[in-house]
Amino acid sequence: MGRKPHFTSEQFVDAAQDILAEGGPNAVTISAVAGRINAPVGSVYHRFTSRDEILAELWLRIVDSFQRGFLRALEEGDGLKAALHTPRWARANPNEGCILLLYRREELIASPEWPKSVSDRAQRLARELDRGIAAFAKRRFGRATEEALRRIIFALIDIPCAAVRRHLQVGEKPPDMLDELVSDAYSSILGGQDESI
Amino acid sequence: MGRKPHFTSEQFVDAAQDILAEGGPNAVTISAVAGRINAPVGSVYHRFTSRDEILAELWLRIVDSFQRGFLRALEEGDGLKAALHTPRWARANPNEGCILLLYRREELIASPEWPKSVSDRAQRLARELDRGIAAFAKRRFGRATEEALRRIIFALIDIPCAAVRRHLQVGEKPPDMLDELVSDAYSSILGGQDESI
DNA sequence: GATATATTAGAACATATATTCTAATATATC
DNA sequence: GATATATTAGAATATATGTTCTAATATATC
Repeated sequence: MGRKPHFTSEQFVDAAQDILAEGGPNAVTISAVAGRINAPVGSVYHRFTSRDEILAELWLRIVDSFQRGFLRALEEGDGLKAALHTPRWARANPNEGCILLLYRREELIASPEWPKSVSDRAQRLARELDRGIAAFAKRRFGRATEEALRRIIFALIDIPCAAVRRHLQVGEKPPDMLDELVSDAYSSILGGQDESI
Repeated sequence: MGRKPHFTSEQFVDAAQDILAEGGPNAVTISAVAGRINAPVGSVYHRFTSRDEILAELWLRIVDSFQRGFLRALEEGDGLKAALHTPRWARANPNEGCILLLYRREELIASPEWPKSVSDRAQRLARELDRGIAAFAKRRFGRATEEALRRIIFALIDIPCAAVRRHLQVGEKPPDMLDELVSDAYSSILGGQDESI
């Protein structure tokens, strides 16, 4: 019952995503989001309770998308594949890449208060990542010491993100040659035969 | 002639720097900057024409500070020392590190129009960095192809920044063990004996 | 077709914040 | 000491933007 929707929640989040990738956090005003799809601002508040909620939704959606492929490679025990997931994903998802790699959660989202559904989802994602990395560490080094974890994060996440960031910043596609750089770095950080550290 | 100053330009920039490192770009309001040193907002505008000008000043000051040491190492031909400059500098200058590594110039500064003095200084810094890297590339590889430059930037800037970023994000001092990670990565990316690529 | 209601539609409101303006104050120069 | 002026001091203004409110509209159910 009721009128047929013209604008879905997803459409608003899509609009916010494009605006964020193009103009940064401050460009994501409610009227910009609404205007992007010719919707009235009231319709935005019909779907979301606040601007922060849109950005939280957007952030979680992107983290989820990125993390899914990353964890899959990690579960296979293929560290190099996991490291290369970042440049590959960024090439395939330039807008999402800009957002995930150029901004921090805290910059986007001010509110410390969340509907339970949102904070639950955020916690679940964080836990999944932690578990995946810890499992990989045990498989690779026999145990998950703090130093082993830092090494793994460095090789599998920090370095690949760094490779890609510079290009996303200026709006260009991360070149293929990055895969080679990431591979080289991976070998030197995690590449030795199984060893204890 | 005239009244004795209570507040210098530098004090305002210092205040802006602290606020920026603590609370991000949106926290840097004029009244926050003034309030930080118990100055009236009018005095801010007595020294600067706009908020953007304060942030530009701040940004240039930090880039200058960072770049000075980096280029010195590079001119000595010591690539590893240049790579390690980032974690060392970040440890010694945590607030500046937060700002330089966590935010982009475009996020901080909106205005496309600058007083000539500011844009000149920004251009000079960029040129100096480019030249330093190109000179290092020639010395190291015999020539400065685009790929050689990308490799050098990756090993000397991108990776060291990545190592440090994660820690600065959560407000902790970058640990000493990062130097080892950065060294390892450096060796694999630039470490071979002189070679052509 | 009448009714309830989900949704559009956009005006109205509140607030934060950059900037400007007017007045007061202290100091160097004469 | 009188004067000019750099500076403090903070109130006033303009604008942008998140949020709320009221009215109109279309559709499912009866």
